[in-house]
Amino acid sequence: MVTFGTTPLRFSPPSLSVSLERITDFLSTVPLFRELDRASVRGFAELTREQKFAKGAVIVSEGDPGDALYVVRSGEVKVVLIGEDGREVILNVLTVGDHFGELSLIDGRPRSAHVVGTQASGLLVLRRADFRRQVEQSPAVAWGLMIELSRRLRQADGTIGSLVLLDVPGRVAKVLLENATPGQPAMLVRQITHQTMAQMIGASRETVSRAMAEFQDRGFISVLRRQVTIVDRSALEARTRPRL
Amino acid sequence: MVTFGTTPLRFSPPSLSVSLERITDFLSTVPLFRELDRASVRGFAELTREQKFAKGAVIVSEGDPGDALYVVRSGEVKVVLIGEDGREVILNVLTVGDHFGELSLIDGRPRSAHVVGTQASGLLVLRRADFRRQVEQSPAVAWGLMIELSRRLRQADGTIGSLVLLDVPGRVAKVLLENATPGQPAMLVRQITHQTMAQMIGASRETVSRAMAEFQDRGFISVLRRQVTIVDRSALEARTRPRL
DNA sequence: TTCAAACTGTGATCCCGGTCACGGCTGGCG
DNA sequence: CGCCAGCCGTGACCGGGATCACAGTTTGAA
Repeated sequence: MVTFGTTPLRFSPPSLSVSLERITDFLSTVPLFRELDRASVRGFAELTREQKFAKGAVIVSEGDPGDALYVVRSGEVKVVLIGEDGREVILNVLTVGDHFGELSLIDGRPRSAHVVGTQASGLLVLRRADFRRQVEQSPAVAWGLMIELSRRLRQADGTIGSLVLLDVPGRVAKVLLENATPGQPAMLVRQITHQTMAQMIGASRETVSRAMAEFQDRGFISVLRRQVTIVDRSALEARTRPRL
Repeated sequence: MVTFGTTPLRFSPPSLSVSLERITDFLSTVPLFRELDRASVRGFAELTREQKFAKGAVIVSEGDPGDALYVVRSGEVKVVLIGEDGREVILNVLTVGDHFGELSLIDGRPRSAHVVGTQASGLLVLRRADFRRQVEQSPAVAWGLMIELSRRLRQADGTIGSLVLLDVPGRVAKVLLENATPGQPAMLVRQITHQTMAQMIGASRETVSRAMAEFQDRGFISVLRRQVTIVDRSALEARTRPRL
């Protein structure tokens, strides 16, 4: 992004080093590497290769031995659990700058979930040994990793709380708020289908539809061509608290 | 434990150093510190003070600024979320050797849950600055911490999956298996009240009672004086899988 | 533009599990 | 050794939400 304007100047070889600088620029924006100086980030970038996945492609499967870390460079993927009856639980939706796969690299255990592309995606892949070496040499990365794991743990615990304490409309309100851009009077969320929401909150598509309908005609949100706008943030927040 | 036999030999001062060695012995058994040599563990032990809490005491509260790590030395505590309506979700039950409070030390954010004693408990307390210095100086501790966070994240994701995919009897079967000592034909779990189980799996006490009753007269488990014995492990495991 | 595939809206039905209401057990403590 | 506080077991009831079944809407690809 930062060097985008300069790239056209090199009229010839779209060399590896150009791409390396781009990847370095990109990795610098990822929280995990934010504390690192440019040289170190470049060190990571060198160990990386980009892999493309089509929409719907299975990137990792639960139970696989995991030996790589992935950083989403473009597109979007979902982390899912799949029950024996085929039902899907979406644990997380990851977009550019997010990463996954570190758990298996840290503890050596098999992958704990599936990761599937929800769009065509480009992922930077970092192999176990390289990752491990870099983390051991760089306390900043180790620290960043712990911060990221903490964030996810808090989020997971919050999800458990919602599942137990909130009814479906409450959970819908919660994901809407979580996916909203900040700013009060009107604000947008990226498009999510009802089906996807349903799988994120452990509900049926129909019930989510009804909750969304209710929110619309109470004036909490408005929907235009699948774009949701939050009209009354505090009303949604109230719905997020049980028994009121 | 290891030096227990030697302690009586020192007939006089029950000095600080004796207690320090005991604490060091204890900390050596905690996975977090397992990779460390004895001197380093002693370094940690020195930074620690023991604090006693009564049954029911609130040890940390959600929203507090967190500035300490706790290691359970005796007793038992529970990590809980409390809804505005007063309902409780038990995220975790921690016994000797377990620790909590590291999230706030890592990311500096407020405590994400309450921790309450379920029995009178002795906790070793380690303050933020000391913790941070030790982690930064010792890659082994950093690594151990990441492994612990990974374990919890996997566990939390598994819980989310159960809440969505399994019915109440399925979830009951799952906690029974998780709290069982390994070994097939007959095996015990530490005592848990139905109420506690209910709060762990997001169900009502009555429904848990009924599930346990069902398991008993199908011969999956037997209960004698509140002690549960698992008779047919594979039957419970089957109940853990939806739609069979 | 047209058509198929993917979403969404809504009614009807059913059932899991929460809630209420008690009565019967323990077991720990005075 | 007797009592009271917590547990446990069970029945009755009923409501949130899953399921089933369609019809109407978008959308994107040809």
